[in-house]
Amino acid sequence: MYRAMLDALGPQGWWPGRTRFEVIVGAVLTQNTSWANVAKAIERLRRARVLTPKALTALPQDRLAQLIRSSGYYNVKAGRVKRFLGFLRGRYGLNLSRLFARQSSSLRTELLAVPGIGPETADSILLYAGGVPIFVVDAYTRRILSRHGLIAADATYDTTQALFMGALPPNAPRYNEYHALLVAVGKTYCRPVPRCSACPLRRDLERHCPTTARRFLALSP
DNA sequence: GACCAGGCACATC
DNA sequence: GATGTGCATGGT
Repeated sequence: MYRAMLDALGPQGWWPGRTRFEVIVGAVLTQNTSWANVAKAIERLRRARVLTPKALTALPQDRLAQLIRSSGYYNVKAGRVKRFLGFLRGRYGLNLSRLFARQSSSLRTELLAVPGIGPETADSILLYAGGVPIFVVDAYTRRILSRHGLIAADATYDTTQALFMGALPPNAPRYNEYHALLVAVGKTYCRPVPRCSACPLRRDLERHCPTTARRFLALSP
């Protein structure tokens, strides 16, 4: 799959961030949000010259929220960025080099303990900001793998991650490119199952109208 | 106007 | 443990 995607689409050049800190902020802002909306927010932060740990720490949370408005959930996300900064200041003196000097497994545990940082955000930070060979799983990854019958439709994050990491040697550049390619393919070729307009609850076709769902999936590359 | 987007936390049963 | 819900903007 990796070779097929790379041959078809070429290298994706992820993560689209200039600094490690920018990658971390972007990882929070892109939670359940399209990157285009995040990019606008990042640009506003850059123009405001607050895209450093020290400057963002000094920025009031409501001001931060307004700057990242375009990325959606801005009050929630401003709080999450602030919680991360509180963690970074309290344990590492706002120093990212000190943060990433830690052993990666304990660092992952620490990141997951920060409210607002879940598995995907933690792993994105580790891989794309820290260069740690850990595979990032997202909605596209699961959708593509389940459509190919490689995982169950309700497979967990950890199960999906273990499938990749059990089959591939730990290689950060490869994990980086692989995940980026899955996202690129997913955006274009692996769309969500449409809602069932005939169903009064408008639930997932897969659950309520399995026959129609199978027909859709059969047409979905 | 509905749907979707590179999640996560929390309430409820 | 499973399921539902709030958070919110901007593009298609």
